[in-house]
Amino acid sequence: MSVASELIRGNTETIILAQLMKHDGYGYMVNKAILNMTEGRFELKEATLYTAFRRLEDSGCIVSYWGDETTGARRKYYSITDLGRESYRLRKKDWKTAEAIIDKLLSEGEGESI
Amino acid sequence: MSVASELIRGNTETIILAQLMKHDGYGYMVNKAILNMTEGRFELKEATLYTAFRRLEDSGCIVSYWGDETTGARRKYYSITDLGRESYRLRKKDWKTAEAIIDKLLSEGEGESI
DNA sequence: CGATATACCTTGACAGGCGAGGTATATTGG
DNA sequence: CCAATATACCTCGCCTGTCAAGGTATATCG
Repeated sequence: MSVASELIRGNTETIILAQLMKHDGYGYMVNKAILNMTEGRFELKEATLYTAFRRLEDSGCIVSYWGDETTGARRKYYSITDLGRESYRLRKKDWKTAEAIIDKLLSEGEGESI
Repeated sequence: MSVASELIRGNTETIILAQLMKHDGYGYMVNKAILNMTEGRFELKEATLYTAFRRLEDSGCIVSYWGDETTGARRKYYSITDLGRESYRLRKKDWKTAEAIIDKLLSEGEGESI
């Protein structure tokens, strides 16, 4: 992976919620969507992915249901709740705030002319 | 603090290095500089600050020396090394990469027209 | 029939953040 | 004069999120 995952830390749930804002999805698929969106530069580790789903469900941000596949591996689908949508907006706002602050703090210290 | 610190996580050392890129500094002062730069929105917890200094020194990114104050509390100054400067550039680049990826992953899911 | 892809899950270790506690000096207000 | 506050350093132990490693099961392809 070309991204330091310790820098993604804390955004895992927000990233998952962003995917579920589009439409319901199951774990494996959500991760592949992330991989595609980042052109192969990032994907969640399975353990991270599933523990994040667990936390999101425990906190009421998502609900799950088993797919009715008649063939292939079973799939557990997740659907974002109203609480999840609200949480997503807050988390995204928090991210924007943190991003601006880090950018500011790293904006000096090199390369500045005048 | 108006910033979710779990989102800053992983950037602590980089933020400290950014301060030391400007000039030598001691812990308390570095933290106040961060507080000022963010207009009071963010500062490191003391335990976080000092453990980060410890790690940076252990890895050779900074060196320390005691100030020669004749009054007031003693101050431990830190100076960034060449290794630290190089490390800072890499960390900053890693941050920019992670930032772009998170922004991309959170760019959809709400508010898009068309 | 073994390898690979899909798809799920758990356990235990690890690292960074931080609350809580500690030390010491100088200043300021009552 | 003494308590409170600010400066300035430090450590211990807990918490939380990440993830390597291991496990289960189904379908396909050579």
